[in-house]
Amino acid sequence: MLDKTYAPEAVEDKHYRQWEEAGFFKPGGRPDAKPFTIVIPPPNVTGSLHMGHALNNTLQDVLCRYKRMQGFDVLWQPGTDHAGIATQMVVERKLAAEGSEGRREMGRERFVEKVWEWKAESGGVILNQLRRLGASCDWSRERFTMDEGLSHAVRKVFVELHAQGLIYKDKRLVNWDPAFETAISDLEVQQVEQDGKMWSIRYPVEGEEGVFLTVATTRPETMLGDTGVAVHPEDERYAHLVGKHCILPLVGRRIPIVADAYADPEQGTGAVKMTPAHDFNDFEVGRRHDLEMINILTVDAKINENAPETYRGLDRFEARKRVLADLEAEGFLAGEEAIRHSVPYGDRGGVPIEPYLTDQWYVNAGELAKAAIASVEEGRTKFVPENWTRTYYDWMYNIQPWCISRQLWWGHRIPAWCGPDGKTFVAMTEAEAQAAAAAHYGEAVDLTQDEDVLDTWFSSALWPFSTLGWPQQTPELARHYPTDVLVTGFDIIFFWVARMMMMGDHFMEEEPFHTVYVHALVRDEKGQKMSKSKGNVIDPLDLMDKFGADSLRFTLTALAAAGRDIKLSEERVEGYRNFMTKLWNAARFCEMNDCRLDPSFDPRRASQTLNRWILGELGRTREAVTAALESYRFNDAAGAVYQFVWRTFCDWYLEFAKPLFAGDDADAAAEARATAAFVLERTLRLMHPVAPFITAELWDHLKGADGAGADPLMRARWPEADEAPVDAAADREIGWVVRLISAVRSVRAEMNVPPGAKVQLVAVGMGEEAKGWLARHDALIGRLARIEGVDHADEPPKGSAQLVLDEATLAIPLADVIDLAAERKRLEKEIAKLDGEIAKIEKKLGNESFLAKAPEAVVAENRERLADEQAQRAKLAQALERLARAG
RNA sequence: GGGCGCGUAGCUCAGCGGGAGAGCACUGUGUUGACAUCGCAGGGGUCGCUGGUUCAAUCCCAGCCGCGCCCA
Repeated sequence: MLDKTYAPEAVEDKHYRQWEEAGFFKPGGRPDAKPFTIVIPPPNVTGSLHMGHALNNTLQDVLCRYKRMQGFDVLWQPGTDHAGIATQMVVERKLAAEGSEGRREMGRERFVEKVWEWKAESGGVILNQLRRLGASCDWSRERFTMDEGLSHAVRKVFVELHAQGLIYKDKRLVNWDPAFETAISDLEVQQVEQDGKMWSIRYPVEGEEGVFLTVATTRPETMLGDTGVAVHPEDERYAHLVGKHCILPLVGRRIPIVADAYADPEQGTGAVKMTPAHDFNDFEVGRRHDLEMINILTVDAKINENAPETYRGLDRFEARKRVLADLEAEGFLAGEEAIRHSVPYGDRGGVPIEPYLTDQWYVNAGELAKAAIASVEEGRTKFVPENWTRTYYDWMYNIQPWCISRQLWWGHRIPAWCGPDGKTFVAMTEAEAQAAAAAHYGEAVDLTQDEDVLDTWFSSALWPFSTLGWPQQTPELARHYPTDVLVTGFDIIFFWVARMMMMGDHFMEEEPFHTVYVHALVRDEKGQKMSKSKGNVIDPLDLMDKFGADSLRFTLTALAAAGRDIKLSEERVEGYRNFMTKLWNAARFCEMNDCRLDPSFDPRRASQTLNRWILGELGRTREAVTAALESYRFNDAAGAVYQFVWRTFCDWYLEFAKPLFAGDDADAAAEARATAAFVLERTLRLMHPVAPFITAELWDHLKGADGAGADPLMRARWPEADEAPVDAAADREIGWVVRLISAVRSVRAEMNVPPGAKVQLVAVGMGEEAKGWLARHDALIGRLARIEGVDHADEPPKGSAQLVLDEATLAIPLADVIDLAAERKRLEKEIAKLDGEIAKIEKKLGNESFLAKAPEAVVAENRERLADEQAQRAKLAQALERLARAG
């Protein structure tokens, strides 16, 4: 016998272990089946489960479990990425906390060893948290971006792209993170709005006593690296100065005044200082005018030896103060204004980044993007919801060279070696590089490997095929590439999706997936992004502890409407926990009433109307859930199941079944029992993708003997389309009974009939069909509407409350207890409501154009509705009249 | 400045050309042995504003107001 409530903690672990031990997560069991493949967006190896992961992986698991039940050979490929900066940061912090020597003291080799040690001990905790969530990944295939195989793929891709001229070294400005002393990508730069100041500085013009050009800047320390001043070519105020020079204050450098359209005459004075080595715009202007590029910063953002001695060694912000003080003292500071502006920050290091002139490796992303754009334009990959397509195009059409080198120690070391004269040899291995060098120089030489590592996203971009064994031509690669759907948040469309598309198209000559399902962000109940600093983080593990994994999964699925962010509150999860309890108790009720699966039960041959009705409803639900999952409308799938289980199966079918179970008609009871068990069984299947644990537990109970030896739910097939056809006649009949009971309950409540009191029902003007229905279902009508005794009459008894149901008027004699005034008010209110409806329809039907132009079906439908409502109104008016007479 | 999106019941949100919906909250009520993590009943909306298209607009189009997010 099932307990009164469901206890998730008691069963989740048990089922998960059974599934995993039985190998249900592995593909390959069905070689004849079509493959279905998802690669997990690899979480950082440093990561732990947050709500975004919970949502992302719940949806993937829903799809995988659904597809498995449909008979697909499913592979959900799990793993983690090595998260270059984040991991290096974690380990450095750990070393500091332990008081052991730091990264630089121990050197590269030992540090990297430490990182591997850390990874072995504490890396990838998130994968166990995904197990807790119920994720049915094939853990035997777990991959890590720095595995030997994946590293091999990374080297191969680097070498090939280099050979094709698509990877090259270049000296350009990069976003430099002074906290980590590495280049980072544009995408890792966050613009932060903050208060700042705009300072104006006067630059004296050479040879023109008392003439100054006033320039404005938010970063005055950069003036130490100025190599020019720009004015607009059509700016007449300055035309006569173009070609002359300014003398840079504090430094004394002679810098040219150039004419360039970048200078906006409307901005400030129209003159702009040029620091080509420390500003992206100035860099471009500098190139056009051949301005000198003077780097004035060290890697940790201190002033270097290219600046006057007094500033050297100062931190950039210290230097700012000194420069301002000196400018002020020498009379060059023309003004200062408080402004609000965006300052670029490194998203990991948390300090402002500096544009910095360095040698880095680049991927020619513009070239690779061409195929990736075509993939989407030509429909081979589509976004769901499709409006993300435009975001993808916007990025792809404006794509910049991708800087892939990082000045870190943790990551894939760049497979490039440098000869004595600086020539670079790119090769898969050092030996190959040596051989190439020997061939080039005519003798063996010493090579030094490039110190840098690759951007983590470089390896992530290969994930859909590197995890399947590429460049080996493995059976898995042949069978599971291209994968089917990528499930991801929109925040990594650029980081990841776009790059997988480029690499997949280039190396596999086929898109990595046909569908990209983009889900929303999970926010807190006030719509704020969850973050540790705001303290509004809801921990999915806490929620699972409190309400069970299924409740969390169901909540996230139910809220995953396309294109809208999810505002999550604990109350929502609690609500769906209640739903789990409801399902549990429905199963408990079935168990208590001996509703057992009957192998000989054929839903198509059910004879009782009630049973035919619920089987039809089940079929409808199957259709709705299937259609929803096929089109990634996860919320609709959850909604359809919820509605069916609670509102249809529990509220009506099981209530209807009670009198049958207790009644004398053994055949009817037996068929109802078999039907209830059948419907429950199918419901468990329909719910399993979203709520795998509770459904598995109930399945085992339903199948008997605690499930020992029974076919596990995870291996059960998705219900077939036509096993339970909708029976229109049964629909009409049960629909009528439901409306009758609801109407009687409503009148009783409004007339304050005591809930325990049984009442009579007198039907007036009821048609033959309805009379039959009433007779057939009088037991359950009696029970659910608290009625004893049904009569037919030509007139309602005096002192009755009256209600209209189709052609019939139903009277509930309340003799002494009826409050005539209340009943009158009730009837008048209903009449008024109908009058409103009738007026609206009459107006419509009175419109010639409507009759002429609207489709006939619509006109007919309105005519019918008008007739129905008029008839109902007439009956209510009659009832009101009788009431007046009686009073 | 460019792009995307949102404004529907107190709250959170579905719906998106022909009768305004759900969950939660709220009110009343209920110990009818599946479930109080529950049942039954009920109140509550000029579907942001203004125009346009249409026989018909919450739904399509334009403008406006308010609010997000992304990119410059």
